[in-house]
Amino acid sequence: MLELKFIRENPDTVKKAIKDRGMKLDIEELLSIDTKRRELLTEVEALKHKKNALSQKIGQKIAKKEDVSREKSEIKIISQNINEIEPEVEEIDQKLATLLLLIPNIPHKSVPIGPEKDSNKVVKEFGKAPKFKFEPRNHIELADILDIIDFKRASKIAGSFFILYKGLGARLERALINFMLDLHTKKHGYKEVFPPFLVNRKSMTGTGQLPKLEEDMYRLKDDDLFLIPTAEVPVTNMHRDEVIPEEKLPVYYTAYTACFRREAGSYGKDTKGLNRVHQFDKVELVKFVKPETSFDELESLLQNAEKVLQLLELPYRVSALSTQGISFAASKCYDIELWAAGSKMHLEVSSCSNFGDFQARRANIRYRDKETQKLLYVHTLNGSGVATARLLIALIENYQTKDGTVMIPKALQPYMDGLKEIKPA
RNA sequence: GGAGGAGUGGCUGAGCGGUUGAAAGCGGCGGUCUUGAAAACCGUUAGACUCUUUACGGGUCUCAGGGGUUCGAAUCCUCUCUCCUCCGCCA
Repeated sequence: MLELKFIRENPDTVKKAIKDRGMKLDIEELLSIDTKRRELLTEVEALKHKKNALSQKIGQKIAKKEDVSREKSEIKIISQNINEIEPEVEEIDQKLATLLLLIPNIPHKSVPIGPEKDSNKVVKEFGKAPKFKFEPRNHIELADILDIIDFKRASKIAGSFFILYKGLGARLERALINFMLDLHTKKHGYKEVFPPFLVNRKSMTGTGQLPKLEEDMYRLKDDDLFLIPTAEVPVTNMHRDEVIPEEKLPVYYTAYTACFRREAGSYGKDTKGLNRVHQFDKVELVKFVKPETSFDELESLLQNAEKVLQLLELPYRVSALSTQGISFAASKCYDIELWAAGSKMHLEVSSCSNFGDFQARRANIRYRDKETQKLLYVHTLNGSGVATARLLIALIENYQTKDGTVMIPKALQPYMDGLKEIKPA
């Protein structure tokens, strides 16, 4: 969330951010509520001050065994006044807090302005789309030929848009996860964590999914718990309401989790096969850093995610998302999209974002600055490193041969017991 | 699920109705000493909000969270949450 004082002092910056994001929010209303709040606060605090002083006086008088009836009746009147204003302040506080939680982060100045399709900027391309002397199959056909995914039974067990990996398919999924975790822990300096897949409301609010996106998530009503849509939520909230010692920064975590998304309202769009599912696997990267380093940290985070695809020798492109493409909490974001040769489309497998202090404010994650001795908010970042299901799609589609055999990239073979290919069943 | 115990500042830990926003210790910061460092000693060290004549200034709130009693609550009552111990159940 943004600091109220910042909005008060920079209303035009905030308004521009909202406009660039294609959102509609009434900042003037917020500001007038803020003014009203401060007026009332001044009034009620002066009354409280009077009351406190009198109360202390009563204490002193009682000690001296003097009469205090006059003070008591005076306090009674003041208390009545307080009781009239106080509820109004509380109501306004509530309103303000609600409004504040709905205001998005300010996009960084380097973020292209405009609606998503036209304005996302491709900043990098890696590898070449494979050329085939035959018509490449899509992953649904391949999965069938290889007998590695059972769509029918998945929907019997859970419903449509769930996946059941089988045999070498399950093995491949596990290999990818292990390969990515090993890369990030051994080569990129991330600490591995394995967090809960269910989180409470406070955690969901801390990273910014709530209150806006409640209908997009699976929720356990009896316990008010949510299935995580990404490991970003539990991992970022590890340090909620904490002060991280400055010398520990930056802190890097990587985590494998399953991710759960209702995808409400998105039916009918790219819905075939593995592309859009309710449960998928992801290795996530999360960073807590000092403010002045966060945009450099975003670049290295992106490189860490890219490395996965480079080692697997898969063609991809990186886009800098526009003001309308970046998420609510992000100030800057890159997407990595893999080319899937059979589906003939790009698949988003990673989003790498810098949130600045937006999440840190919500979740109250701070560090003490050595120089000034002040408590400051850290900056948080995260990125997928990367999401599978889609990774697996691209892998089998790009590495297919004419008879449907899929070659295993070199980097992955150790994780498949040296297996070099998956043959048709 | 049942029965007990506990939640205090960056940390450990006192306080159990009246200058207690909170002793003490550790840690942090500054200094003395030292060629330098360590040790020792001295000083200093919570946060959020807010006001004004923006000042080494004033005020309000905060001792898990909400509500209550009282002129006055970290301290009493009540509900909620979290943690610990024991029992039950269980992968």
